[in-house]
Amino acid sequence: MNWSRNDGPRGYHHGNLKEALIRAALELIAKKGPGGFTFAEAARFAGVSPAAPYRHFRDRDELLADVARRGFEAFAAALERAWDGGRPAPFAAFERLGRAYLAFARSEPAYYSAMFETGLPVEMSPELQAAGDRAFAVIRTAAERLIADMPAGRRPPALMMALHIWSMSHGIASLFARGDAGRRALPMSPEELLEAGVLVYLQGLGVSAASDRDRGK
Amino acid sequence: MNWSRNDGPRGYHHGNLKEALIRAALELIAKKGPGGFTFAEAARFAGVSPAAPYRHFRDRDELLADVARRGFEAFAAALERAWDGGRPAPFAAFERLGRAYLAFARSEPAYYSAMFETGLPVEMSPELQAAGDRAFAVIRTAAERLIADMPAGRRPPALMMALHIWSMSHGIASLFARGDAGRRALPMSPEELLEAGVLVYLQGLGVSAASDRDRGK
DNA sequence: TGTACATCAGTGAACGCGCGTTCACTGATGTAC
DNA sequence: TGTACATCAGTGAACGCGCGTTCACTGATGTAC
Repeated sequence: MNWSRNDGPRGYHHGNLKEALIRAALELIAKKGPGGFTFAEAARFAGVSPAAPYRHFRDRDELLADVARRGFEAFAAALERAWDGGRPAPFAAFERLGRAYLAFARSEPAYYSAMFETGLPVEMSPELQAAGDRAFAVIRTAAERLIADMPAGRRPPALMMALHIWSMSHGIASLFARGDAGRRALPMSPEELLEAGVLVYLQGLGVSAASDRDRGK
Repeated sequence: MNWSRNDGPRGYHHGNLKEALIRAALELIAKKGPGGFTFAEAARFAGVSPAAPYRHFRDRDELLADVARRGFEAFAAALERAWDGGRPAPFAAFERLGRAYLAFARSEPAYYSAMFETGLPVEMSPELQAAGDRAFAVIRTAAERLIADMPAGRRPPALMMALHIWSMSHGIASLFARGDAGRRALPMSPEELLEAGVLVYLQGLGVSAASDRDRGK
């Protein structure tokens, strides 16, 4: 298999051009931002003529949407892995989830850009939308689990919780965990900032680490 | 004064080209995102030859940085107006501050883009950095004021508070209050979401509306 | 008040460049028999 | 096992386009005397 032009000579057929183009897109996005990526350059990067990509993607946007979809899928998988069904205890697992969010934004900035900064409408393709929904569903499910043991009267709406957590995570990720314009010096790591924020927030809801301990964990 | 080509004939000199270019940049950014703005198009928009902008800006980035700086200045001013020195009571003023944050992101999407999504380093110019710092300082000052009356032992760090509030505001603004990729249907307005989030957060810190009432307001 | 001159702001033509897209084509691969 | 043929994936040349940038230039403005 040849993914890049550096792997030596190849025959007339590339063999895996679609994958190679996606990889090229990721590297170009990582290097120059979501705007700084062109169809032609991706082709060049894959060692192929500028007309070749049209065999696999209608245009630039279709390629970008595919990158974003894969990004959301990897993101959802990472979040699910971190949450791990709330084991061994929901509160601890929830914090793990927050750290996983930031870890993804940091280790996969190109995916993160494609997912949130290209300006592509989510409705562009059903697959893209579904992948995005699946990622959000992890956070929402975790929120539900976290408040499941609270008395019904004091139980906050899980959807709102999920939106708050997601917003703060996204805000911290884009302001501090990546090379963004508004970034400024932080007296702590983005991870610590998020963890503290989530802690305060949960405290405000009446959810606390004590709920893990009450459960005997 | 002529700001746009639609204001009828003008003489050899434009008279206010610098301002006209800034306005053109704002309209183009609003219409096509921070990437979809070119020097040439801005010139055309201002009704001037493509070489003319070089009299006022070294290049595209210098123009963008100037737009971002003006954006941060307008932003800081809007936040200060909303906070209004914490009158009549800090807790209420703090909520006003949050709403002002979102209001700015919604009513000035072009400025907001230039400020946070162009990928320009803040250090690019001292003026840009200073303007950004001034905007952040408003939030920080407000946080300080809000916790000033708490017993010293239970007083949370104001810087951290400001960072949390800012992050959540920015997260909500970019996820839900603008045409972004990750946007999804909300069962409430972004303003309500933020207000609820800030409320829960402050509750978690032990700051509450009661503190306004205690002060007899 | 007038005039000469320096300075400034915008012109317009030109350049090289990379992009997106199309086209008829060709080499490779897979399959029916 | 071999052969004929359809399908597929990539070629390479070409096109029109808009961009960024430079250049010698020129019209307008301001100022010294």
